[in-house]
Amino acid sequence: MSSFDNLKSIGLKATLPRLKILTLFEESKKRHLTAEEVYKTLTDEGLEIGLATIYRVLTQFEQAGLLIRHNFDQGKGTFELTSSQHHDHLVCTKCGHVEEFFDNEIEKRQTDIANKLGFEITDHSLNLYGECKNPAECKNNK
Amino acid sequence: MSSFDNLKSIGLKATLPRLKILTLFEESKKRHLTAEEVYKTLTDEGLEIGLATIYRVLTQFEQAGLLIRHNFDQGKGTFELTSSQHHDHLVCTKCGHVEEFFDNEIEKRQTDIANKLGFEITDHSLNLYGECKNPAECKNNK
DNA sequence: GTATATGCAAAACTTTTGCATCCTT
DNA sequence: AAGGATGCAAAAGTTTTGCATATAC
Repeated sequence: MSSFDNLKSIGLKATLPRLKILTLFEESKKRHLTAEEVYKTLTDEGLEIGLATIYRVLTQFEQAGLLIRHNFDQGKGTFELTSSQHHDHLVCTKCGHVEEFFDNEIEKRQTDIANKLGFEITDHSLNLYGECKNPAECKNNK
Repeated sequence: MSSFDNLKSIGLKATLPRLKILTLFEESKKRHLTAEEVYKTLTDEGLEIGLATIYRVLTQFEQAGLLIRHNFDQGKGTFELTSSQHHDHLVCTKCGHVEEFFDNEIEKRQTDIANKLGFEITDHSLNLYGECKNPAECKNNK
């Protein structure tokens, strides 16, 4: 499905800002972006777009299930395309590089624990913070 | 060790604001507090204390290892006393109640995964979000 | 007495909102 | 043409900082 149809299917008009933002997430090497990063990238490409629009669109995309919001850092949201497969994250505190992983056993135990404690889980976030062991790769992904 | 000695041992002067803040965490029923909650609680007790001081002290306590900072919500830090035993959190999205848990198997698998992916873990955060099943308790812990 | 800590006000930073204008359908 | 979307500027919420004053040792 094209980005254009993608927008229509969630009931949003296919405007230039929305198309550009969605395409950025689909084609960027960096899968995890903050509002500020989206703004800077698009502005650098010569697109005239307001930061307020970025925030509005990111929120709409999140509500439509197109994007997921993470709170890797204090006081700053990071977004990524919702992928078919849920996953958790390793975040390098040196260079900001984000790696993804999935572990079925961890998922299962989370559910068990929530059940035992009388919670109905709607969501969860598991982030491992540390340092890439490879300094070269660390730099490249900054 | 008293709060007083506790402060001295980390090289901080035992001032009234610091003593009050530390004591609050030690004696409060609510183990997880934001800067604003600390401010409001102490102000309500009649203590004249600036919000800036709260932030400075919380940061110092965190750096000294006395408190841990969590990012349960977007854009707002939550602090708790560092306890002898590391643990993770369930957060009720309805009432804000926070429950703690520890699972050795999850911990172990996290380490394994990080090793496999070439990360050296310095920290991690696992938060399960959902709803308390008991509405009564939910309200009481608000 | 000296160094450190505090309070206040102002500023920084991220995110949201009001409103006039513009664009998609 | 009509409703929704955008851009700008102002505002809101959290956290930080500069500086004069106050406090701990």
